[in-house]
Amino acid sequence: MKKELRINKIINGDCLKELKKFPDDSINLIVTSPPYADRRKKDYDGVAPEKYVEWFLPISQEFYRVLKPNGSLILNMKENIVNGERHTYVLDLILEIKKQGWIWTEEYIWHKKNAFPGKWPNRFRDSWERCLHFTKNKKFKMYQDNVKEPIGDWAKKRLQKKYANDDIRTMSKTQSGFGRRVANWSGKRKVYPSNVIHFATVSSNKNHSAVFPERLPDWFIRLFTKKGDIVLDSFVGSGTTALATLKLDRKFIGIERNKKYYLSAKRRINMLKKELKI
Amino acid sequence: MKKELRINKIINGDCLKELKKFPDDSINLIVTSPPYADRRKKDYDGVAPEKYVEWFLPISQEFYRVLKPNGSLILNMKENIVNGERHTYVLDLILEIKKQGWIWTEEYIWHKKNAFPGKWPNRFRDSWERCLHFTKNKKFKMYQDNVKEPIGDWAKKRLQKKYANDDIRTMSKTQSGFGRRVANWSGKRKVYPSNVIHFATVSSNKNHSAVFPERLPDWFIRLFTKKGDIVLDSFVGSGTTALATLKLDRKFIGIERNKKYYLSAKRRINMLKKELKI
DNA sequence: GTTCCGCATGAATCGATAG
DNA sequence: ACTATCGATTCATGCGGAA
Repeated sequence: MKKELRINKIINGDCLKELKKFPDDSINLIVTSPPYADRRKKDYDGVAPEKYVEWFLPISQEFYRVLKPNGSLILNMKENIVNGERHTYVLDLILEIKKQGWIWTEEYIWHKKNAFPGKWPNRFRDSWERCLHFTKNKKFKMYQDNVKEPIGDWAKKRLQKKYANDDIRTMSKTQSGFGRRVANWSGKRKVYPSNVIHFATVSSNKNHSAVFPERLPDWFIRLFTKKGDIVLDSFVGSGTTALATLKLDRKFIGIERNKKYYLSAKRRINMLKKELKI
Repeated sequence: MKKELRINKIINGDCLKELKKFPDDSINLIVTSPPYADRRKKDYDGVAPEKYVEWFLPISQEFYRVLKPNGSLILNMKENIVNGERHTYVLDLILEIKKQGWIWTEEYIWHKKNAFPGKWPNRFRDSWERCLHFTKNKKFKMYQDNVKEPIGDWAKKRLQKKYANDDIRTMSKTQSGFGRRVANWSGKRKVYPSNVIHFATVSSNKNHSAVFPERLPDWFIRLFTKKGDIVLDSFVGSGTTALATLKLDRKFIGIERNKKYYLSAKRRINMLKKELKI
């Protein structure tokens, strides 16, 4: 079978099966938020925590095959509480995935500013997640200037205010909302960010449970790809990563197994395409 | 040999050797920042990353013995870059320490707002560290109300400024400066924090350079102990944890191997004791 | 007393140079 | 080839002196 990429499409199918149809060394960036280990999950087939690594390793093996040598893999994960303590499946995953050849280049922290409220006797609200950065080589593409941020308290305050009303309609085809806003302060000094990134979660409206804010993939896409590059999200859900990719003038490939999410993603993508006149 | 605790003293000696002299189940909280692998080589014998777990496990075993059943262990650590990627010794440590019976209850993120600057082709500044929370049981003491924070930016600013110049003279024996300050905002709304804590590191203010800011142990001491409880830091350095403990009207035990740091800690403690008239 | 501005200084990391 | 040392890079913060 000839292996080829279907660009700017959401594929409704099993992640592993579909990945096998992709050619080698063809993707610039994989950014994805795999379903967390949880037996009880309804929408995805729940993966038990103790089976999680075993379940994921064949997938990361395919990731390794299809990713370009200078590409990056971003895994957004967080271990949940199992039986009163943090489960170790994410740690196990890091250790095992390295044996496939992956380099654990960095661990970014996504600080969820408005984490889900709640109160428990022995812990506080969980307001952070890991964004694990793996590469195939020590040298890889990184466009740091694309994510520079305005400096200073005045800027911070303005930023916060701007972020509050994250108005998608202000986004253009060639520049993300973030980029445009930053451009407004072009006269001001900008600095490189650190490995802690602060984004609010998206209020879970829509018909989709994931609280994956578009700004998260947006940030990594700007950081690790240039225009025209190919971005893969193999657990694309209702299409957030794909939307961010398209808005940034990159090409997306999305895989989603769940029919309901697939349809939702397809609809949102088509709406955006119409808007961008693609 | 009869095992007993020497309260409110800094011990100049080897951590493991000194711990063996402590009685079982006698410490309420251990909060410590062990030397990271291959760091601070000037002051300590550097521990190679691949030997780190092996070096630490006997110590954590003693921690387990001396900690009360409802106590907590807070380990402040961060793996550094070795050969272009994050080393896994902290992950290995978590996995191994659990085999001693420790429960990995939570992982707090310390966001260091003023991380060391620098620019590299493949990563940003490292501005976070792990504060691993281990317990002996699923039920343990946690005084969440002690760390409630006033809401709003104005409060944060005031807090920071007050803490910055660390004015011992304003502290009373029975009430920490923090506590008194918080009391001033009694009319304001207070909220529980999350598992991401934001403190700046302290640069060399007086004649010592603090490894971590006093607010960090201060926060955990308030969270996991009540007045009169015993707090241990077995790598106490120049005494930051001990000072925080004393100001909060708890009892400290500090162990420090390096003579220079030991003397510095002792001097600072004595100064504080004089101020507090203990 | 307050505010403002300059300056030193970090639990860092990379790449080049030297032995 | 492998290790050790050193310079360059860069930013939030507290401190001290000045207005």
